[in-house]
Amino acid sequence: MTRKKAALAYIANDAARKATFKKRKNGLMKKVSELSTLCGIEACTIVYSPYQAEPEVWPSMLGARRAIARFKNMSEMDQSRRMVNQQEFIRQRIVKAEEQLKKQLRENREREIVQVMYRALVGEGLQGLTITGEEIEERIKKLKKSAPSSEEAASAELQADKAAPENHAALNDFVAVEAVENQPWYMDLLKPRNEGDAVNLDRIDPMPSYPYGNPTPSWSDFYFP
Amino acid sequence: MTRKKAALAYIANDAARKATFKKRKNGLMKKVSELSTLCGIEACTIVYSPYQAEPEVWPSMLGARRAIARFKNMSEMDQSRRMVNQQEFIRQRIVKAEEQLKKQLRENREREIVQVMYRALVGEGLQGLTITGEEIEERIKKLKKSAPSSEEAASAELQADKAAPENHAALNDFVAVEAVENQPWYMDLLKPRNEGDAVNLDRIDPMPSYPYGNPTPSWSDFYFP
DNA sequence: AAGGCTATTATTAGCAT
DNA sequence: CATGCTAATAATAGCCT
Repeated sequence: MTRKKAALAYIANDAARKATFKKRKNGLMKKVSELSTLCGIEACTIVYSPYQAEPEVWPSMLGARRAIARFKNMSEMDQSRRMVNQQEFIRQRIVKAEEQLKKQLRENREREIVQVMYRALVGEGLQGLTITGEEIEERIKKLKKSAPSSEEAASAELQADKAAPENHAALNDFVAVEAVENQPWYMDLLKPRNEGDAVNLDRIDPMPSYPYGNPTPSWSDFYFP
Repeated sequence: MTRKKAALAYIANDAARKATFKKRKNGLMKKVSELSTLCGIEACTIVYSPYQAEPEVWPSMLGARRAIARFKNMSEMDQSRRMVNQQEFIRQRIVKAEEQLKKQLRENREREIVQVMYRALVGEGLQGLTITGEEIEERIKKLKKSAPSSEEAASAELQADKAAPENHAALNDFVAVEAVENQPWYMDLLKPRNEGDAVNLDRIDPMPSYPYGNPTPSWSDFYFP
């Protein structure tokens, strides 16, 4: 776009390509920044550079994260047919997987306890188990207190700690460093949205289809139809 | 940048701001596209528009996804101190959660079977359990075949279906629609990277810290220090 | 408001160092 | 290879419809 008009095509020459890349990348970044400040807009660009490989290029780490989060949030209430949000879907998936995991952990504990007691009944030893004596005591206490079957007592125990998400303590830790920022985008991936309990991985709504026929549709397909 | 030199600051006038936004957004998109094609680069921009609110702006849905995936992949081997990749970290977390879930599901099955058998021994009924007769038969057959304790037989069973990830069948389904594309970005979130088994959610490396002190550092902080 | 039209400024391709 | 320069093209602010 200067001495010669330069075709809009892949630059074969390696050196020339790299030079152009650097120049244009800077230009692009500047443009983004300007748009951002001029219009008070949230924006970001990601460019993968084969050259300065390691550190990635962003308008801003935080800005980009915010922009992505925004994109995700927005798309939730998005009626537009084309904007089927894959991210939202996978997020759901992950949330459900997490919930199920938590549930399984609790249930396992229950089963293990019950099993220990059965073993005791049958007269087997208690070696090789991870249940502590305390837990068994606890269990027996619970059984004594309430008349219902051990099954019901178990579920009662489950209810008890429903409000206390200690299981997620570790998960939250690594987010703490960024607590200052309001809602880092990836929090959305971890926090369950609905408090519902139907967390069967085999019974999740199918991904809504989207016409991805064209292998590499350009952004211009959206902008210059 | 034309009739008058125009300050690089937020445009107060609503109409003017919107006009500028539209113009510059298009320009930006064009630039990204050009950079992409000229240098064979993977790039994307996200801009959140208060105007044409609903549909988000991307260089390309797919392109963006790829760019993000690339960013994630790259950062794995990234030594750079500042570019601590949050996304990679959360991905690890999710992978581990998933692995643990799978493991728990198998173990649960095991425990349930063992428990059923104990119940039978103690003379209880078998109501309210999800184990099928077939599974018990299977188990008994296994027990007969190998002399080792039931514990060991169980782990043998676990080994057996290690290669067959039927448990992930449902997880893979929703990805199928995009199978044409090579590696949709979110696949990275689901596929375990390392085959390691140490999947204790409470024992994950802490998130490496990053100086996020400044609430809103601009991209220019990285580009024009 | 939305789009079109220049006068200007901004970006940058091709060289030179 | 990276940087600087400059001619030449590209983007666009302020108007005008």
